[in-house]
Amino acid sequence: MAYARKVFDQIPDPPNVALWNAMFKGYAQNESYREVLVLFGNMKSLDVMPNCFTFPIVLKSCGKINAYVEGQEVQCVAIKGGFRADPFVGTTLIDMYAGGGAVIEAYKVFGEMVERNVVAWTSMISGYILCRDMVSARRLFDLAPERDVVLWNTMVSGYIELGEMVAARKLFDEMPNRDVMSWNTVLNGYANNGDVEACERLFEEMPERNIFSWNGLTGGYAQNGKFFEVMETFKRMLIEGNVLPNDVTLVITLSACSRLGAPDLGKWVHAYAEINGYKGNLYIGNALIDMYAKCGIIENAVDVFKSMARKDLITWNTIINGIAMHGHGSDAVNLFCEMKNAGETPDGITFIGILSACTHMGLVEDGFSYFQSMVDDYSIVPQIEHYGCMVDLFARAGLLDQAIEFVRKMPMEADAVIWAALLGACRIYKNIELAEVAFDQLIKLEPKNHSNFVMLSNIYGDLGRWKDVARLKVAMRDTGLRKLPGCSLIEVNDSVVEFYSLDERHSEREEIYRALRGLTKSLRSFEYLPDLMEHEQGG
DNA sequence: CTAGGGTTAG
Repeated sequence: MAYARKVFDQIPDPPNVALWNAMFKGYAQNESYREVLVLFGNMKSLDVMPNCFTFPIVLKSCGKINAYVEGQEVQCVAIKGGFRADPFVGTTLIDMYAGGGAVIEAYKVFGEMVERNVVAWTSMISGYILCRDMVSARRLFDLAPERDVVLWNTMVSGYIELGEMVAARKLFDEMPNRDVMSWNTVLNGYANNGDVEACERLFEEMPERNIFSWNGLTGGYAQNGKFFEVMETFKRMLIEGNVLPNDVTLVITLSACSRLGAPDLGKWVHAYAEINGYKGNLYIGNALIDMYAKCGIIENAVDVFKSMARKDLITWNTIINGIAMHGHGSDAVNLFCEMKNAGETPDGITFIGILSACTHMGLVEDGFSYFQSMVDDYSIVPQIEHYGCMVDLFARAGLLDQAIEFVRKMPMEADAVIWAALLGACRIYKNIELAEVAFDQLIKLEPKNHSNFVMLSNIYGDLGRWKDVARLKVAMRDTGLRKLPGCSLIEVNDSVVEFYSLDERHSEREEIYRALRGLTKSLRSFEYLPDLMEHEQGG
């Protein structure tokens, strides 16, 4: 745009409307909406008359930056210029007003339009949907003289946005013509409403699939915690080969790799992204940092971070939390300073990383002052996660009194995470009184969580109070609690295998257990003694 | 040179 502007400014005599319009379009495409308005002012002061192409671009720019006063002025210019009846101008005005929540103003424009085509009807209906007024939207939909596929899809997605999946499906079934986007809209609706089975069924039924369809299915799996299925669908997509993955596909797959701990597939996606022209992609960069951090390869996370020319708040938060998670507290704090120097403003998530960094370094006072700074300097209202960090900070440092004081002073009820942090600290500092308080809260909050019993039982065991250990065992049996086996995941040959203690599901279990016995034997021959301090393993 | 519909990351 800077070069375009240079050339534009060198045009002798005032440029004609078409040239001005080209400049407006350029700025709008580069999201420099304010610049569009400034330039529009310049044009008017040079007495160049706008034409019918000018107003839609300028009005859209007003809407993008919520400049409604300016928008109204532009509207006046349009009316004075004789463009009151232009359907393009009318539609953009409806979008602008409705986008700012002014449906009444939007409806006024709609009502005064001379020629209302299906696009204008769609914009007005979208406006009502935006205001969550499905009744008015439906009334107009039923009144519309013409309904094309875009209008139908708009209505269907309106129902979905308001969580009315049944109404959405009914309308979808009534559609005279459906395009890929109609199918994708409903697919995403099921995905976002947690109905993975319906999502799968619809995907299989689809007459045609594009990249959005595939991303809808994988996104649905990811949102509902089905990360194996994300990986499998990604592979299926590559094998079927009709549709190529795009940046969104790669981001979803990378986040599945993070959750499953699948660095090999993660690295493969990394290479694929670089080969296929996604090198500077911010979303992919952020997902890669998280993937490497969560898969334990923090050096690679740092390399990706350093290689990124564009960084946003999420980039900084991901690397800070990743570094803190790996116990490099002082690096996390240094990055926090760098972030501020780079002009990025921290948010609540940034502080979760910083607070946990302080916790792991045992820097109680620093942590406390960061917490204060978060409130005082950044006007961030602490969430329960932040109080949890503070309780953990005090508790791990052995300041159990201060930890419990924080719990009492919190503006909300402590959750299970907080009581579990306290209970964990009580074991280290052998504080049985507080442990029992925390335990009582925990069994109220999560009566079915076996590991709370285990934690308290371990504390009793440490103190040799075996009668209490036995009592807890009975209590656990009485509540019908059975220990859920803690499972582990390992990536083998491009897929992820889940296993737990004494698991017999794997097809090669004979060979696996033979190898395990051999390893145990050689460990013993090196006089390795297993840790017998754990009385029972937690969940 | 102009108007209406989709997915993603901490």
